[in-house]
Amino acid sequence: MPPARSRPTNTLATGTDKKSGKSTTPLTQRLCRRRGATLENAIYEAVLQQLSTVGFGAMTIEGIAAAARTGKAAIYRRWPSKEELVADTLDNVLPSLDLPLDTGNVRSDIAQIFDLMAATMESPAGGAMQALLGELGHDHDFIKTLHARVLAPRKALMLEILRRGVARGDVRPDAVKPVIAEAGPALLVHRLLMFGPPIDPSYVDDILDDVVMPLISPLSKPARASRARS
Amino acid sequence: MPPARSRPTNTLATGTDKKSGKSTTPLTQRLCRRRGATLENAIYEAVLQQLSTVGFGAMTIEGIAAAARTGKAAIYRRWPSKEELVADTLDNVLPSLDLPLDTGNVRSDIAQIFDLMAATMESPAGGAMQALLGELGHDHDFIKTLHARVLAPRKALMLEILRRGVARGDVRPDAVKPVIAEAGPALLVHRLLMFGPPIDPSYVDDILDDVVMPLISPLSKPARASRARS
DNA sequence: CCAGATAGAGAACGCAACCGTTCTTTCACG
DNA sequence: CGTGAAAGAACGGTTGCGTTCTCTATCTGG
Repeated sequence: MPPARSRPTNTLATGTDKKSGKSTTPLTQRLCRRRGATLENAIYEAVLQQLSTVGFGAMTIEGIAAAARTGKAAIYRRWPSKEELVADTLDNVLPSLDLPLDTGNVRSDIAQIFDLMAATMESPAGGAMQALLGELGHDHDFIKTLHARVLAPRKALMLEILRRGVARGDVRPDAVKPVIAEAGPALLVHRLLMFGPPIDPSYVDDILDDVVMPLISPLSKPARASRARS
Repeated sequence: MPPARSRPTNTLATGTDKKSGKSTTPLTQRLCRRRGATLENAIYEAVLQQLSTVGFGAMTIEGIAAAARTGKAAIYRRWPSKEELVADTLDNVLPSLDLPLDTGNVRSDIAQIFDLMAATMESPAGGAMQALLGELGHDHDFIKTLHARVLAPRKALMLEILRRGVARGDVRPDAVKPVIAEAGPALLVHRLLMFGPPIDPSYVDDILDDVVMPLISPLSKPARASRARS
């Protein structure tokens, strides 16, 4: 359950203190006491940092509190468990996938998704997602969030784009298959796993031009090989 | 001169457990005292089981010892750290990739690799690898092993197969690119992450026939789109 | 503008798990 | 048989758990 109170005080977690006109020397220690959304964002940030650093299994509430420079109580007051905290973190950090479909042609449609994926992977959430991918096999709470927010929409969106492309004539009809829709995202995820962030933009282009477009373009022939297997 | 030790009220988790008759060596004695390779294999097995269950970060030596039904000392006597143990486990468990190259045509060459990958993913090592993929971002010792034993050889092998295919005439010359060589493995890894083991054999066929072969077959046209990006 | 309410920061609590080591007892093997 | 090592308990130490305490900064109603 998400923390329902959100009072927009300061969106920037490390904002400088403008209000208190105290004549204090600029110490490195920030003495402002954060509350509400500001504090929650700091906690989310700490979760991402810890996920990227130590992974989910070795991540501790104490470590998160220390990274966010707060106390454990402030975290336990909001979330009952590490899983819930991670789930809410993802929910608040991951971008939604409601993009303007149908930008005119398939390539730009798909490029939009891939760019968004690459941008997410380069954000602080990228390292966190990399760490969480290894947890996909376990049935934690946040896995549902990860599926609902990232994986399922992306998969459905790719297939939808392919279908629209067929209707428009720039996608081969028999290219509307899960394995083809997954190829691009799989390569992006693969890249994230192997080399971590950031994702080289030219690699996104390579995926598009060397893999995805040739697979779906009506200009290229299907050339499906004969399936002779045991 | 041991004084009167306090009574061991701690029974730990040594509950009854049915050990399946997994016998790498004949004459499986269930309640005997194992030594040497037998014990080490049991430890390796326990490591894989723990990796699949709790992941690397949350995995403990005590947990491994309990799963292998041995003592911590037997483990600490052999390995100095969790990382070293995992590295040796992978080294002992993962299959080598020295396959008979050049089986006659590209498709069967690649099918061999994919089948081996799928088989590995379905083995107990599959769940462990799934868990370890999330740790690829951190520089543990076993990451080197994972790279040296699995990732690097597979990548080199795929490119080598493509090159041989070009020489033989059943691979388009401009298909010898990393992004194309990675497409199949990326889809397999993606599948492992999303759904875990086992890998449906028909999915391997789909990857081969709907993605990899169309990309490399000289029968299909390259159809590289113009690279126009904002 | 002050008073009271709210909640952050941080320390401390008892508890449990795991650490890596050491010990004793008991087996398996040469 | 003698020996080396497995099994396993126990050790002191460390860390994280989840809770509760105090203190005080900050917000809000009066």
